[in-house]
Amino acid sequence: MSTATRRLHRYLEDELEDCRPEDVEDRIEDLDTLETVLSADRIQTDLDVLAALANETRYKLLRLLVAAEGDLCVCELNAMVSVSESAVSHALSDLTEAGLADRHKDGRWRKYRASNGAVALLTLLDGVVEDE
Amino acid sequence: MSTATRRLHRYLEDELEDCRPEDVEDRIEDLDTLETVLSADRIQTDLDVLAALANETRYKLLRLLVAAEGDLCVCELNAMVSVSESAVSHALSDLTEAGLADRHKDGRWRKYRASNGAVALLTLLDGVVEDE
DNA sequence: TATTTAATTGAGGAAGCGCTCAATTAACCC
DNA sequence: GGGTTAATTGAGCGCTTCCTCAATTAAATA
Repeated sequence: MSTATRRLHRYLEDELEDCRPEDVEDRIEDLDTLETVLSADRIQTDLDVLAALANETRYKLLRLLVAAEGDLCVCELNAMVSVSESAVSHALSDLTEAGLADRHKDGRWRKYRASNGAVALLTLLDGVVEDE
Repeated sequence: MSTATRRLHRYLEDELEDCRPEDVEDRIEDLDTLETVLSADRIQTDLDVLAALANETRYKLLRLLVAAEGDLCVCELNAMVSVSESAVSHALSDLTEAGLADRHKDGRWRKYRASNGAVALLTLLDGVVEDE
């Protein structure tokens, strides 16, 4: 039995009013149920999206795409953030891969737009973070 | 005039139907307006929250706290993720600092709960990411 | 008061991230 | 086709992140 598990048992015996072994077992079952929220692929999906957003350059570019409510050319985006052309391109690829932006060609220019999910995400983020 | 700006001018002259200089200037003004979504402190607040969420350990712990709908002891959380006690403690501190969790003492045990903002955030994330 | 135990803190190191530079691809124009 | 330009790709490198280990703080109990 690991240190963590031993400590957990002590805690439960300590915390639960009546110290019957059944109560401890019940609580441990509750915790097992809790753990089911940690479904592996679900977590990975969320983490991918969060990781894509958690970078200043990518975040700014996505904010701009959402605010534009339509396509923006790479050259337009380039003019609005202060990193290299290459960094912008890398960032846009990452966003596209994470499903937050869509890309399409227009002659020699390339255009990006925010995906529906990205619009929803940033809009909701506005609501939540503001309220704190 | 930077390369980016020159390219942007070429793009606008190329893209706008009638190539009058005024139209180019109008579009550039539009882009300037767009740029106002990038308010510095706003971005930092969002990035802080996103960075706090974008890590497997922190994400899992917060998921558990939200699912618990109440307090969880550090020793309970410890038993549910597979990193060291120290890593859990670091993670919980980070979450607290980011405003996503609240901490309080209970004798020799320490308990954490998800903040209101965290509950809202993860709930909304569920809605958005699922729909993709 | 001395011990034990829960949790936190800080140091240190491996791994991952995000940038720039340089080379490459792709579209357009002569 | 050759040249120019927009954008992407890959290599390389510095910085940050996130973990573990060891030391420390704080509470409870003998």
